[in-house]
Amino acid sequence: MKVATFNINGIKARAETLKSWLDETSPEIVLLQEIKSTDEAFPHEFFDDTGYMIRTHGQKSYNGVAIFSKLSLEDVQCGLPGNPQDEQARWIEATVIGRRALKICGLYLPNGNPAPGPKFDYKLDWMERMLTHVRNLMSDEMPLLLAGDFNVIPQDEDAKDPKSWIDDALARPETRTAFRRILNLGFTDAFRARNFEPDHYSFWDYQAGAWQKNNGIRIDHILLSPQATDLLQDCQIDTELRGRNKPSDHVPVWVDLDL
DNA sequence: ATGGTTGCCGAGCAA
Repeated sequence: MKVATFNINGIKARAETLKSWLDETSPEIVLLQEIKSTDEAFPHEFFDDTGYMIRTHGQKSYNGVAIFSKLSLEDVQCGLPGNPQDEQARWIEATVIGRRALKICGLYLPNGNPAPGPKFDYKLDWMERMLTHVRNLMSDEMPLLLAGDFNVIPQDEDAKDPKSWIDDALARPETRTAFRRILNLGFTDAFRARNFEPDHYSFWDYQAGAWQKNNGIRIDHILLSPQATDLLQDCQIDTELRGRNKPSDHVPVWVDLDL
């Protein structure tokens, strides 16, 4: 069973791209980020013939996450717990009913730039809330998958030019420490469990010919709990999509789970 | 090199 994450950077601009990719790769589950649409404005009808159940947690113009699923979803929850004042649409979770149940969480972690500053504080606070919530989910025996745009460059080998990211909110020590604290609950970075070579990225800036120079960073991740890691067959990045017409600045990352 | 590009939506922010 394929489960993918894809920062689509605007569902209205990328609906055609998404449909083609769904048709080509047939993932059972896709977790989308940056739909940049309200729930009402999401182009549901465009995907009517694809056979996916769609659940969105949208917001006007910014952020917004969604789940596409060929399997039935239960207990869909929107919003990261821990701060009722937080209006940003960055978290959606659900239980997938396959041969066994799997808990999936789709997340769009705050960028946090410029750092230091209030946006960086929000990022670190959000990661603290995520740690608490995920710790609670872990206490369940169900296999658990966290996937999305983490806006975290875990290590220097996850960037073509690590020096240029030293002071950036995506790579600062506080960010990496907070990410490691989540990993240390017992998660496996699925991509690094299956791929050991350098130079694999999931995001290339639109500016300054970053794609042409392969000046990328790996910030879209799939983390698996121990029970989910036992099911891991493969993890790949669909790098090729970045070279197509009107691409998102991110590409999909997917796992194949024996579920 | 403090630029460069894109999406949202209709100006300027966020990335």
